[in-house]
Amino acid sequence: MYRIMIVEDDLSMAEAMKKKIEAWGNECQCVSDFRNIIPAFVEYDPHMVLMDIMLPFYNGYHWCSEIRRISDVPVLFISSASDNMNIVMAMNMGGDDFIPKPVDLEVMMAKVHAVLRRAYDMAGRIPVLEHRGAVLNLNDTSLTYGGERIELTKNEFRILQTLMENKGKVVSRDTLMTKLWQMDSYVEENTLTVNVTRLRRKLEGAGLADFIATKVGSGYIIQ
Amino acid sequence: MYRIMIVEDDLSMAEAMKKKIEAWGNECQCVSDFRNIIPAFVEYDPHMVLMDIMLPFYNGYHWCSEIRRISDVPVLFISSASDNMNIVMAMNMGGDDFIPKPVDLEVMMAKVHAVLRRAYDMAGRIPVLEHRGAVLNLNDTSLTYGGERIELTKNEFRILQTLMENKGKVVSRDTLMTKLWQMDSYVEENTLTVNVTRLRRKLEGAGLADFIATKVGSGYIIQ
DNA sequence: TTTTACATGTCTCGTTTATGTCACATTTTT
DNA sequence: AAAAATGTGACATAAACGAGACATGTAAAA
Repeated sequence: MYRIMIVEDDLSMAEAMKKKIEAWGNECQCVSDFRNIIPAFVEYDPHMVLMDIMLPFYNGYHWCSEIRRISDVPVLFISSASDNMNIVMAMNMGGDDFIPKPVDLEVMMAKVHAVLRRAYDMAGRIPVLEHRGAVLNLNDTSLTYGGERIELTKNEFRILQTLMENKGKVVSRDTLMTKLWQMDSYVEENTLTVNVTRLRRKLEGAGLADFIATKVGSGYIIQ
Repeated sequence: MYRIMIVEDDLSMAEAMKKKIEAWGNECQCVSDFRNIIPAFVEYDPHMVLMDIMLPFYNGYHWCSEIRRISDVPVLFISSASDNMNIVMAMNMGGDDFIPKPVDLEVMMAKVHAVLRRAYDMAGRIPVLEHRGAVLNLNDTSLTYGGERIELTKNEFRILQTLMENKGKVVSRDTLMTKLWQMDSYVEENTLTVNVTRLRRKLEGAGLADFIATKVGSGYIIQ
């Protein structure tokens, strides 16, 4: 039973959508005051928003970005101007999908279900980070690769965890310093270097050469 | 950094999609054997599948339901028969969205990002700047063009970032000087020139000649 | 308690890499 | 043609990083 909020100024259309959504066992509420929809959003606290783009006062993109300031709720845009520009813009605004007008209620329902399934039906994930076949177990701070199990020290683990959490991003040495020795009084810059070296040696021993790359002047990155 | 699997029998199309996806900082693999794609799926273990519907041997719906028996991975359908029946069927089969043919690569990328964001709780899309097919990845400070990856130094990256952020505008040498050496005591005027030269050399080596134009007396501009 | 093992920080010095500067060439503007 | 602005090869070097060796602290084992 999900709460779904409809922001659509064509009230007969909105009513038809509401009926359809309720028929599938969900709650639904249509917005009536388009001057400021945020109070209604905050009060209703929906699992999902269906948002028309052409609206009185402000358009759907405006409300989507307003919503994004306070929530990560899925937003599904509805619009007649279903050209590519609009689709790209809707996605950039943090929208999740795009329903073309005239709305086909079956299509709408299928999209609503797809988005809801993605957003809320995710089974709890195993607490591991994986890359290049190397699996970092966040529970016991060990790394497995090629059937081999590598024990990591606390520092090594936290460096690798931070890097793997930021796969594809350069992580600055500053970030790592803060992450590892925030509470401590002061540690040398070089201490990080040495810890990275020690981690690299373990990785290489297990066959994971060049797992951590250096970006001179910027930081480290997993590759 | 996500792994994306493409199931598409139009190989030139598949290759174009692959390039686009990789340029945005993801891994990608195209299926070549359409008689049984499941082994390839199991081995590659993708975060997402782009699935054409019209395929040799079996259609996309078949493979989607086969995949659904073993995985909850998001599936994005691609098809020319983009009528409502197909959309509904695709959604019912556990598909996550629908890309109409002919594929617009920008639309495809936007949909891929939207689905990934939902499915994996990605903080947001990978921040990139794009121009003339060259993609500057702001996460790992690399540039990809024509499938080739160019590593940039910190200075080179910051110059290119500034210029690409100001696409269509002339960026004065002063602006760049301030941006790069604000904190430092003093660097020669010529230092900027040399850094631009070095950047240009890398760009040209990758096939991007005349990417940065000089506006004598005003500054530099991307073109 | 003593012993052992290991994790961790720091010192020192070696290596790499990016970067700044100079000198001179080339292009553009006046 | 002269002057100004920009381009570029060569060189020097300092910043950034890597790594061995050593000292200290902590916790488990004897």
